[in-house]
Amino acid sequence: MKSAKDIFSEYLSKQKLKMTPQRRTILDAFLNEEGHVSSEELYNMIRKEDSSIGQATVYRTLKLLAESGIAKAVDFNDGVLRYEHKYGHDHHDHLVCEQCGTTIEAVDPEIEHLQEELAKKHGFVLTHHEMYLFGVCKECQDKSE
Amino acid sequence: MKSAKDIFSEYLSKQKLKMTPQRRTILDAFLNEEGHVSSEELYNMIRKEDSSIGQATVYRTLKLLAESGIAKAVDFNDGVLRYEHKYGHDHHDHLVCEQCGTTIEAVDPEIEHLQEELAKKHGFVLTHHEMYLFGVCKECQDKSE
DNA sequence: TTCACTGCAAAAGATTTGCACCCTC
DNA sequence: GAGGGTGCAAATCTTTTGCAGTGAA
Repeated sequence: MKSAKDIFSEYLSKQKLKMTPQRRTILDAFLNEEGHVSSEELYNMIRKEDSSIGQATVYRTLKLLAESGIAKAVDFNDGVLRYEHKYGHDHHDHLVCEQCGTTIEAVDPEIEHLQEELAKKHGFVLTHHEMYLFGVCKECQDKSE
Repeated sequence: MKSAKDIFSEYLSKQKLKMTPQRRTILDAFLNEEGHVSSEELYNMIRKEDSSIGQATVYRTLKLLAESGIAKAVDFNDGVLRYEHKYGHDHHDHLVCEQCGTTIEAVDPEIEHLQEELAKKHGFVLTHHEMYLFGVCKECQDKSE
């Protein structure tokens, strides 16, 4: 199976773009992250090790990573765009705790199927979807008792 | 059944806030809109009739409308926050056409139910959810043939 | 009379862009 | 060597906020 780095390299050359040390650094940092990173978070992590990389490059590279299919943009409605791993990770939806901010990733095949049906009923051909379930997680429920 | 205006008035007085001509104007303009309006769109509409209302007031009032339960914020990931009618309108999800921007509102009771189940399985108590299905609508499919 | 409300302009915060120099292919 | 890439700072764009004056209750 191809590594994320291979995918990215291939994407770059296909688009006649270039691999650079900065892009490598940012890709590595991104791959080392779990969860959902914002551009700024990633920038701060990277800066600790290589302070010569600029914010703009991180923004630009994350966009490229999304285009190449390695990253996926997710929006929790808090004003910051985050990115999560996409390549090698299955599609999933998000359960977001409104109190502590924890997010859980989950999929329900039945829901996925019904979404297709619903789209078809309205004449749509789906390209992708986003589902966010907002609520209170177990821990926060216990806490507030 | 209470009108949206009543709801808003009650909300204001409960919060010790005041009803003002500006708020009345903005509420009216919002209620006259169908679909999903951004603050700026609403501001532009209002300005045609009363150019003395400021942007900031529109932003501030839409926030109030959302708090009072009359409006609901929706985010189609295009950088602008939109508001749609909530009071007197059932909950629904969105089908968004990525080509022409059309949105269709839809609900599937079965999906709604499964969402609850999914949340329960992960120990969450749901407060609300958002589901966006992105794809290509009938018209745009026909167009590109 | 008392605070909340408003318009304005300035501020803030996230992201994008212009530009001159740098470096990959 | 050509053309894309980079850092930096300035520019954008949406939304928020400070302030001094205005007005609803």
